[in-house]
Amino acid sequence: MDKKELPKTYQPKEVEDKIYKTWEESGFFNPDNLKVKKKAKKFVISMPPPNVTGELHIGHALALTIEDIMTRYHRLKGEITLWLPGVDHAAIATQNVVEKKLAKVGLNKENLGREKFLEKINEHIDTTRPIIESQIRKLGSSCDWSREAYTLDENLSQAVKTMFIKMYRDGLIYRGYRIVNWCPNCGSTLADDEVNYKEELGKFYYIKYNLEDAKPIVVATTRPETKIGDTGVAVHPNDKRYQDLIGKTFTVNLGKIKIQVKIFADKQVDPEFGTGAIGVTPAHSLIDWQWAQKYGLEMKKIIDEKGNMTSEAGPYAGLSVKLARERFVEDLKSFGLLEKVDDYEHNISLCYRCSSIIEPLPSRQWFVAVDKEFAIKNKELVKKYGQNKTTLKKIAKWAVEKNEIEIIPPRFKKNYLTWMDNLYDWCISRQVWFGHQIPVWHCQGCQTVAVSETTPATCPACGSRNLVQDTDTLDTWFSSALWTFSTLGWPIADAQNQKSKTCLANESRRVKNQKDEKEKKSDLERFHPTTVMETGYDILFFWVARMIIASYYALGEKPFETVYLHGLIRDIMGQKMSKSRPETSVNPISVVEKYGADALRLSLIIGTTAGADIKILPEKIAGYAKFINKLYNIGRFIQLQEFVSKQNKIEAKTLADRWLLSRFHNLIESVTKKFDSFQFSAAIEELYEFSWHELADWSVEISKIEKNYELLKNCYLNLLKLLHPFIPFVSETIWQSFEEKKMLIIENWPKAEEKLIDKNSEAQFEIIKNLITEIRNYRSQNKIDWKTTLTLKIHSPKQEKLISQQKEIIEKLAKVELQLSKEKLKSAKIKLKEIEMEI
RNA sequence: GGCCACUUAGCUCAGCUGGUUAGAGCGCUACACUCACAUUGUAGAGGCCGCUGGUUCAAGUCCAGCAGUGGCCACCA
Repeated sequence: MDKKELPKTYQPKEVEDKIYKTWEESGFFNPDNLKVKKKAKKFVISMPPPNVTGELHIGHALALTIEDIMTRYHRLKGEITLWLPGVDHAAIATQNVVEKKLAKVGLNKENLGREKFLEKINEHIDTTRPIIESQIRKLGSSCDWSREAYTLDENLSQAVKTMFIKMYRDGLIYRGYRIVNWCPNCGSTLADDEVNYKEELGKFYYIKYNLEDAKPIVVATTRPETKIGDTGVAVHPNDKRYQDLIGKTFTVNLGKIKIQVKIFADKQVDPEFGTGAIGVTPAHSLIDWQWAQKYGLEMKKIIDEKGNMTSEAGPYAGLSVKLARERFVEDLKSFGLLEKVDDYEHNISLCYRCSSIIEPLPSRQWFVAVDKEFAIKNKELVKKYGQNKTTLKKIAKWAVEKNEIEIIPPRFKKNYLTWMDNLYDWCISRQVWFGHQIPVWHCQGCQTVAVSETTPATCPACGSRNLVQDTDTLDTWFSSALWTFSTLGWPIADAQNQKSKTCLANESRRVKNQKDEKEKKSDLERFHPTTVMETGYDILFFWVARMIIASYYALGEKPFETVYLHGLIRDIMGQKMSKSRPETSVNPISVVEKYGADALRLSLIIGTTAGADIKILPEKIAGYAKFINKLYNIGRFIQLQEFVSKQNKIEAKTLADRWLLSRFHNLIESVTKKFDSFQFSAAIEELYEFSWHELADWSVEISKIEKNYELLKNCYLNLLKLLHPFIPFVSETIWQSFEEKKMLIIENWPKAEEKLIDKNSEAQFEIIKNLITEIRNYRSQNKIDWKTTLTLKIHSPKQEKLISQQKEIIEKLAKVELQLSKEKLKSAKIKLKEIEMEI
């Protein structure tokens, strides 16, 4: 028997890459290669695709670890397990990174042109994507690489087009001219939830509007320069001060420029705030724009897409917003129109990508209508939902309200629902070059808009051949919204299913020897809806909500059964880790290099719960590396023993054996329950406790006395299965060093056997443990070293039998010579329940 | 302004549907290189479970109020 002796300590660096390679080559990451029972359940996770902007951070490591734990657990349980990996093109984010990179060598996208610039982006991705993929592997992620997806893959791009056109035809996508969030720096629109707010101490300007034939009206504002674009003044209908002005239109002289304002009343105005009169700027404020619609005000665009004043701003045209403000305020002052200036704390809106100040601007953009009705085509859904018509917003609310989709932790359910309530039409067009170009063609002859998958030969309206594709691209979240099903082959698989039930999504995914029904079904049919969506709570709205909307709309079914939200990783100061402060962040890959992936995984999981933020400390990681070494050494110890029999005969011969088996089967039951209820931290803590403080501290020590190594080995090997989801590398390494033929990754999850759970033996053994601990304590307190053997007299009529049976264990583990006394002891120095001891 | 969390040992955090002396890791103290492991072993110290009331036979756990911390949403110009 050429048993390879294991080195004294575990060396993750030596084995991890090799082990990963054997897993990957085994094909077991692919559900098609798993041998499963006929009625096996499925378990599917779509990996939240990391952005191809750069390398993975510690947050990705957390997500991948949780996902891998779930995946490995379900695979061990014998389920048809698929974890589908992928990466996201991350449109604007990636474009910004590449732009910054180019700026360093004096290049910009304008002088490169669209095509060249996109080439540069793809070059960038050619370097980042392999790094990301290798990092995912380094963490031990057991995902099915044969199904890896990229949001710009052909099929996924097709999915985007199909979805856009479907929604357009249903009237759910429309083009509109209205106020959008504009980032002058990115040169693009942003969705409402892509705007961040920051508190800032600013000024509150009181500007006097002189009205002919009436008292002047004073308007308060934080943005005086926008008053140049005012076309109205809003007051409260009951405000006595302004009663006689309501409904009238005045020309107001603002020093160097004149404006025309209509005075109107609306209940939304707070008469207590400021002067009770609001200057209304329809072109540069959403609420003002809404008023403009309601009261028929004109819209005057005075700020352009670069953040400069337009020609409408008269003498201020061409100035930046900031400069225009300074000049305008000076002018107002010199004309005596500035009544006063107060300090004022208010929120400014910033771009979530580049932190530039957002300018609300009127612009012609594409929107998704969230409140417009459409027909539900899926009969089952109609039955469940109770109606055959709905809106995107309603169906997405319904799904979560009725627990069609479960959110863990449940408190985020409320968050989700209020967000849905506040949802407005979603602006999906971006003036970004990198991404899915909008499948819309504009006729240069008659300006007709043609929506089509490919370039139309002629304009459907005028027959012109001069058609140009819309230069805008789609919000990156539009393609992410389709992720759970676009990665499984929609819409192609879907279309093929309609035609024939015998198609296969991909020839390369065929299983050689399993030509059964699963070959006839597409991935989409087999794996959608997915089982769990595991992601950070920070993208609940950006992503999770939109996947729910998209899936119900496109497929008439939920995208996933359960949403598991993990927390955000923070540094020691409790701050969000940021790329701008690299010294505060923990690089997952250097941790893997130093301590191994298993130690990193444990430190990310232990002591954390769903939705709670995590502070990561370097000492924590080092601590768990010790546990892994400990576990490894138990295995090493077992391998160094001479076995009486070569078969794994599991036989509980002694009390200690019965205790071990009972504790172990208890553990199986408890850990399984915890896995099933997403309590991963609790599960691994229990496993840790058992491994170290029951198995290693007691069973290993007792095996040196009682020599039942077979039982020890059996429990240990089964324990490795329970530990495998958390620490795949070390468990597989040890497993294979035991010359087991089957890989641990596809072993069977142990089953708890009721008959082996023996509370009586546990209680009895507990007495022995306590007895030994008490004696050791006595030793420690009296500074008696371990070389001295003590004589111990015990008087215990009730436990006498037990103690005499366990005499050898007590004597060896406590280093005593034991004498049982029938009589009461004169000076019992140690007392336990029903036991007196004298030394 | 609305909503949601959090506050437990020096530090980082567990404690699910209320039930015996409140747990873990790290750190700390003392002792021990006992042949799997010094990435070790043995033993130990350390907690008005934020504050104040209430419900209950019983509360870290449920309810109310207060204080502090953090987050999300809205964005009153």
